[in-house]
Amino acid sequence: MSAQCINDVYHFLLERYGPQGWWPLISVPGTNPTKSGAIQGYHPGDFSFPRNENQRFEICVGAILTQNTNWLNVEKALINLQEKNNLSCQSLLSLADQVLCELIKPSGYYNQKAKKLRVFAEYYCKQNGATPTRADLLSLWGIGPETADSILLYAYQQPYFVVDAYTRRLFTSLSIIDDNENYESIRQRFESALVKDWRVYQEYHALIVEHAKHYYSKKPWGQGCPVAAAV
DNA sequence: AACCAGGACGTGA
DNA sequence: TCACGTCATGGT
Repeated sequence: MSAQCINDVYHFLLERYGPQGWWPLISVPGTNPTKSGAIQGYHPGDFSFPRNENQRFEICVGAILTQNTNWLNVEKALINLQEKNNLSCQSLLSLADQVLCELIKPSGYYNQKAKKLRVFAEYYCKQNGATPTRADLLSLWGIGPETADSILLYAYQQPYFVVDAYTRRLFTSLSIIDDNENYESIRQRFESALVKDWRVYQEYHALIVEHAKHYYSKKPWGQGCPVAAAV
């Protein structure tokens, strides 16, 4: 029952909004002007990213910086880092704390995030290109379940479904998940309902965010949400 | 001018 | 386990 609903919602959102082209990369020129505020970086229908280690690292950094933060602010921080040629694990580690904080300041929580980035960059460099395990990522200070899954799904094309606040709001409102259901439970229910395809996981999560930005940002959540009526 | 954003951690029940 | 305070900037 709920498994079918999860698939129904996916197809509904895909038809309504079209492919979203996540994860955005500031180095990708394919702009999507329909994305509010974003300068560039979305690549709808193109699942060939990341294409190199720099892009992969950029996704990881973005996943950390976007914690409880508007993507527009993250983008400013990423551009600052890129302009200083510090969007690689080695160059990031070479920065002084004060400099790093200044560069990522627009993304907020800059003291915490500077530390998180440093911890992650150290791990990333040591990996030397190897795909991290989920347990490894979760053991790092500053990497929680959502950030770990975002990194695995978008930077490494691993089939882990990303559960964020919007996912909870939408599917709680649809009575498909429970209000107090924990992260792991929700993730596993999505993963068992869907075909095990990282492309689908990527697209679905991006669609949920796009949809929720319209209907689940301001309270009361879900006002006028067309999914509730359709499913 | 409040309210919110693609969370995680530390603490105390 | 789990609820709650903390972390901070910038957009609408």
